[in-house]
Amino acid sequence: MHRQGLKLDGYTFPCALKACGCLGLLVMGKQTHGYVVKYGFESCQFTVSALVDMYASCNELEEAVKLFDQYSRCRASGHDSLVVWNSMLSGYVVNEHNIAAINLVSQIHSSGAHIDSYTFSSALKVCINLHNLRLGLQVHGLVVTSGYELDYIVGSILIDLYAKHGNINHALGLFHRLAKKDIIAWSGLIAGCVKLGFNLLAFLLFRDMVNLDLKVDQFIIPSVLKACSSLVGLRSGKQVHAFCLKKGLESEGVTMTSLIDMYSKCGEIEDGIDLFNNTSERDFVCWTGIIVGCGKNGRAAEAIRFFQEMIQSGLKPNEITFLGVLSACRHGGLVHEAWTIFKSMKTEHGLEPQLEHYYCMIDLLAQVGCFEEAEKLIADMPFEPNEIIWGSLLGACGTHKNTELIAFITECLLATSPEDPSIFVALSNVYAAVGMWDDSSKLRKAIKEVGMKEAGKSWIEITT
DNA sequence: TTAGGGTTAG
Repeated sequence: MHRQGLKLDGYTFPCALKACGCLGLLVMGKQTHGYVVKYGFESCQFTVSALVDMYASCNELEEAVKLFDQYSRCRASGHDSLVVWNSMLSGYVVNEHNIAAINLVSQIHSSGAHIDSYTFSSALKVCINLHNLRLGLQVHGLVVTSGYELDYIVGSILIDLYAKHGNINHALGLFHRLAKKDIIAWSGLIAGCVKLGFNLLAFLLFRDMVNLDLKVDQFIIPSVLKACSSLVGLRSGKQVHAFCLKKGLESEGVTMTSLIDMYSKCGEIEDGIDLFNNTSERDFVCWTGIIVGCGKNGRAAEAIRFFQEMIQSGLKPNEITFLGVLSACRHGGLVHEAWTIFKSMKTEHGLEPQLEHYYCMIDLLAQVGCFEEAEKLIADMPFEPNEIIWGSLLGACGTHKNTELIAFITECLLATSPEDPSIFVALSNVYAAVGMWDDSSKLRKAIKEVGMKEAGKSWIEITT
């Protein structure tokens, strides 16, 4: 348009800037900014809004804030500013400057300006990012009084807020009241159900979507597969896999990772490995998934091999990758390999082992009877040992008939969790294992005083 | 002109 000599105006610039922002074309965005100045559109609210949005989308938040401040100084009143405010707000949110975003919302609110659905959307997103349900409830109150509760986007974010904070009834209630339920509202609800452990409900919602012939995209599949894994529902998982193949959704990297995870959690590790070997798009999450999967399925050596291949391929393992491979060593009794990997965490990868990594090592050492090494590691670790660590040592005392440590561990356990009935059960079992029947029966009596431990439960696949 | 969703652990 420019080359052909057409006049660029207040409609052209926002569109061009939006394209730059979406594609992350900062240089072209800056060139367009130059034309905006040249043609005198710097104070046009739509153009400024698009400029703020473009800079924020290109990770140049400072530049966006500069433009926003410039615009705000020239416009003392809030009149004609909401679009610019909303762009700035969204910029803060996508760049995770949550506190700045909250301050801006409060500034908009106290200015008395009309707040629209865009402002509410960003405000609610900030509450989700900050895990602040209390603030979310306050914003929800304002949303209701302003009449935006059933706006299809604001409504979706509210569903997300409630689903992510444990109130599935609020999320479901709102979902049913929405007149327009688009794909993101469905996806937010399904993801929320999975997060809260309502896995069967999540799967049934997905089935409703398919039966209603609604479009399902690549964002929904990982949640549905996670529901299948949690239900150990191989049949359902396979149905979802077939659905992905039919709809062409299996090529997405995240979908692949979820499929591999589903097969490995349902015990079909061979299928998981086959999928992994045939995937070209493997990020560190995908590698971690196969390492964890092998470990869970008793394939410790393969987990280590995948771990080494991952590093050779130039990808950086994170804390979860290490936990996966150490956990594999733990289940496989591979002490030497575990030590090498554990030590390399800090020395070669700059990662500080967390309590869970120490737990893997301590549990492994105790299981193979290396009590001295395990105790030394507990003494050396920069965390206070918790009941899980003491419990693992205690279990190993039973296995190896090590009566020396039991009294000391009992003291530590009763100091950390004096009212946990499962600890009394564990202690009583260890006493029984080493033949200390009197102590065992004393503890059985004590269990009745503390309160009975809730019985364990098993799960089988439900076919519907 | 400005707004929303997914994967790996314990």
